[in-house]
Amino acid sequence: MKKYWLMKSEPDEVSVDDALAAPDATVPWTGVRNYQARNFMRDQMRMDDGVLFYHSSCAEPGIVGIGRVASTPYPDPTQFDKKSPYHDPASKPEQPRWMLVDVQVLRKIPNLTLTQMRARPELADMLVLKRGNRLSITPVEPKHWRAIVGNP
DNA sequence: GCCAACGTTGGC
DNA sequence: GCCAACGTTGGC
Repeated sequence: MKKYWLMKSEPDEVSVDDALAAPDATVPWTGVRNYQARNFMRDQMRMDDGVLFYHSSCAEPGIVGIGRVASTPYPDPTQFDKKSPYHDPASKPEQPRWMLVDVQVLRKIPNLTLTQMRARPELADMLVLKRGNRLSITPVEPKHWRAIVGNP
């Protein structure tokens, strides 16, 4: 059964336009250093799962694109890169700690801002809107996906 | 295993 | 820049 996900990216690092400009509009979801978020990518995501591309830590946080999971899980290369801010000296190549998937952007949508999301009753119980939520990757219920993306 | 201190996230 | 909320660390 296909699953759906909301994945946060800081547009200063990788915006939806950056992703669209990449080959095949596909980017590796690097830099996740939270176990719960990692586990979603490593254990639960499958090829072609739906992705809501979300901009965070910016002027207008919100959902700006629709995409899909475009790879199986593999080790995040930045954990072994000493020059990367995501370098993890405790992680060993023979037993990588951080796994990621590739995400392909399929299309942009007009920014569905956090404010607009909160204003829509049918989206009120989305995990990402829960008070204190800091997870950069959250599962999205099918009803919420349909309310945002429609039913193609 | 507890929990205080510390660090990070992310909206505002 | 502020700070609430939460995750991680490390001493005990």
